[in-house]
Amino acid sequence: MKLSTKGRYGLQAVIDLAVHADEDAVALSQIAERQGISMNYLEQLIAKLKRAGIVNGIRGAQGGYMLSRPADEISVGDILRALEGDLNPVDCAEVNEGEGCCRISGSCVTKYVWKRISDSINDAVDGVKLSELVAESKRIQNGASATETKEKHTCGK
Amino acid sequence: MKLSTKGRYGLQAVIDLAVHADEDAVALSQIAERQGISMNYLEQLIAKLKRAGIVNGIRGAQGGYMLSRPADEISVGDILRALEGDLNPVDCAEVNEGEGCCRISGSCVTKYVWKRISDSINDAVDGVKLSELVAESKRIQNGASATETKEKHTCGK
DNA sequence: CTAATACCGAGCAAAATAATAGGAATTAAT
DNA sequence: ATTAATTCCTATTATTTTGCTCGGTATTAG
Repeated sequence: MKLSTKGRYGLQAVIDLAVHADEDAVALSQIAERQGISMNYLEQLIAKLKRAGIVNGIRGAQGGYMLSRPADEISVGDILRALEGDLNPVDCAEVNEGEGCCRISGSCVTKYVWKRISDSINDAVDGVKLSELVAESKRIQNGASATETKEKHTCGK
Repeated sequence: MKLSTKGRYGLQAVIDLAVHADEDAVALSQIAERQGISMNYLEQLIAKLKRAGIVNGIRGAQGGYMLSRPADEISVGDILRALEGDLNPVDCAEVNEGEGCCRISGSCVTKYVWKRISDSINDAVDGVKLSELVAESKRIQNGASATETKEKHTCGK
């Protein structure tokens, strides 16, 4: 019941992108370096985000990535679902709603529970907009000591 | 971000146990057969539940398992946490709360998000008591056709 | 005694995750 | 036009986790 590194790295990458949204386009190499993530791996994550229409890629020299829409129109849920797939705790929470599947054998009284968890998770992540995290991130950057720089994240694993 | 079979099978096993709570002790083999789960595997799951103090084992012939307390004093959260470990989406949601870990590098603005998800999940699962599921299960059993029996669950994977 | 059961731990195959690697296509800058 | 920087695409490999099997020991009702 853990998020994979896809979700964690990916969300951080998008935040990084959003924080540097004033620049034209941010190269993958920059994000990778700032966040301490392998660039090759990050590439695969950002590909998912691109497919989901969250970021746009700009090819060629001086290319990079940009958010495809304003940060307050992107929720954490959008990002995590793009990276991790749906956030349901089991696959039948939504699916097979009206069918004979589980109910017959009586084995899916649990369905009700899964649905509740599912709804809770989705409400939680949809309620947080990327813009909020960007604001918070900038606040921390300013308040923090001047000597701090990128630093492999020792946490979050 | 999926629950493993540990959580799904395990919860079903506990429900089965609770439904048959009138009998003295329910043998693992019976639960396994009714729920269509490998007995050897189920044994490992129930061991976790035992360690967590949710079920009691009774050894010897005619032995089996019983709930260690009434079904309305056991929440789905108790059961799932026993089986899956904590239900936090990432490991640092609670940990390292007051330490320098993430905050310094500014890489953990996300912590706020993880905490929100975490709280949502835990609230959701703690809000459902085993007794509710048992009641629902019995209701379905009665309402259903008389010919139904155990049936490998085709769903929930 | 014996059969039924819980209890314990080692091992293993398959799947998922995390990462690496190499190259092709595109484009700004010179 | 050439070059260097970059996205884009796909294959492969290593590592970890999951789901499960197996063999044995301990305990107890009948």
